[in-house]
Amino acid sequence: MPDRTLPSSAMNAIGTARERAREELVQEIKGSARRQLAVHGATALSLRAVARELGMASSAVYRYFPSRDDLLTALIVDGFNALGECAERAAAGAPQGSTPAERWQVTWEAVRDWAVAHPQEYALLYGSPVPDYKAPQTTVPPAARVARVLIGLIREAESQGTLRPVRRMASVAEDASDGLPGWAAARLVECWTQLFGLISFELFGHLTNVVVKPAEFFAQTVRETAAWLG
Amino acid sequence: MPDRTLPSSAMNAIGTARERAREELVQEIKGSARRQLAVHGATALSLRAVARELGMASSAVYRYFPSRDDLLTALIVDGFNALGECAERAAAGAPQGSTPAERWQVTWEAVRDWAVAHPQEYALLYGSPVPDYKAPQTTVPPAARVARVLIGLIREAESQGTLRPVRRMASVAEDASDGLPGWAAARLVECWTQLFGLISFELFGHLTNVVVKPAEFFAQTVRETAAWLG
DNA sequence: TGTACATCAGTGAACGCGCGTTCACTGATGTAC
DNA sequence: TGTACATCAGTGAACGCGCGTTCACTGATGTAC
Repeated sequence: MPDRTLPSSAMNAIGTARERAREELVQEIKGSARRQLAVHGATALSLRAVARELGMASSAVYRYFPSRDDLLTALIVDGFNALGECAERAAAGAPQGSTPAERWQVTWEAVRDWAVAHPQEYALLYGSPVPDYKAPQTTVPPAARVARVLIGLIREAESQGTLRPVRRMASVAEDASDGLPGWAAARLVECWTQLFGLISFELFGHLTNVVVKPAEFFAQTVRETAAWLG
Repeated sequence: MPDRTLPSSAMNAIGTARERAREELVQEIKGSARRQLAVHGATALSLRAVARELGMASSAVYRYFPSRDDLLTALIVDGFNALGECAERAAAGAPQGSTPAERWQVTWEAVRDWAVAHPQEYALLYGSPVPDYKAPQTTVPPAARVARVLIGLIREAESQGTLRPVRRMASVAEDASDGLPGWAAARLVECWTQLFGLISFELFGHLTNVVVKPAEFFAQTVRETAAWLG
């Protein structure tokens, strides 16, 4: 992106002042939208309120996002990317020589930390669907990043010969299992729903007055789900 | 309720015509609201739209529900009760001589069936919270019905001596565990989040193109979670 | 059984608000020669 | 380097819509004597 063909006037390798200003405003708009999300939830996200916060006419936002839904999509993509990057960094940043099981734990802790820090963004990604909004295909690759990290860890365990097989029928789609044995893909989905289920229920308030120390409860559950990696 | 003190005129043991008409309209309003819920989601629930469907002035609805939030609360309470009754009937209706593990499976299947049949109502109960709505304490006892059924089954297994202990720290609140040993309560919460997590992810579309046959996947997961009951 | 009064159901208009989106426009920034 | 033109950013008014809630009201149903 920095090495694009320069215009004859060649002002700036990063782009014209206009382009930079544009990029800045896109970020400001998304930032304001995220702040609103955090207060009133995804359904209440309003272009007018964003414009108001930024001190501009509501119609000006349309220079940057052609519709409310496109802004929503951008937030979703950003969210999945942020969470995905979080997971990738955690898995890669685990101490040298860590076992896949240990990396699995670190990764999940990172996922939960991100979710707890950004509850409304998390709800946007993993909560009940926003009415009358259909996520475009663009959101699929970012959404798969966390899963890819976990699949990588399972593969690692497999190649190290520590993976313990589980009785599990292969009921996961081929393209989603990404070369994993069917039983392993199924087991991953099981862990996935268990741990994301736990995070969701905690954040959505369905475990209030039930689980006393959610962080510890989560940590122990993660430890149990890590056992099959060896 | 049928044996209330009759008025001197004593028209009807069920109540006056007014009372019956009132009860009917309350049901019609909730029915219409549920239908709207099913189409546009919980956040879009609108008193005006309900009134429109019933062919009455929007202000008339206020004779029956003092505000939109009260209508929402009524729907939530109804939902929890419907699901709870479903679970209770399933557990009680299992073939004579069934083991607790078998009853556990039947119960969870009933829960999923209800959820699949009423996805938006399910989202209202177990989805991301509705922005700017606080559920009153009234919703707590109905919400606990399913859990009580499951706790009953665990107790049964315990008294029959088939319950297999699990290494699990006791991190569940005393009042919620209802006399169960700490490790058992924790294990229940684990199963709870796993299975409700699976149902939620399926209904919210987070497993599209991943799990091929959700019903079978759920059934197998239930079977696994039933193992500790013996 | 009939009458006077109180209670309740339902209407229709209004208040005040917010929303997404469009459109014709002014003024600034960039481009080609 | 300077000028003419095209592109883009941002404005402000408007359209058409929907919402929750209140209020003064008419008319029907129930109650007490």
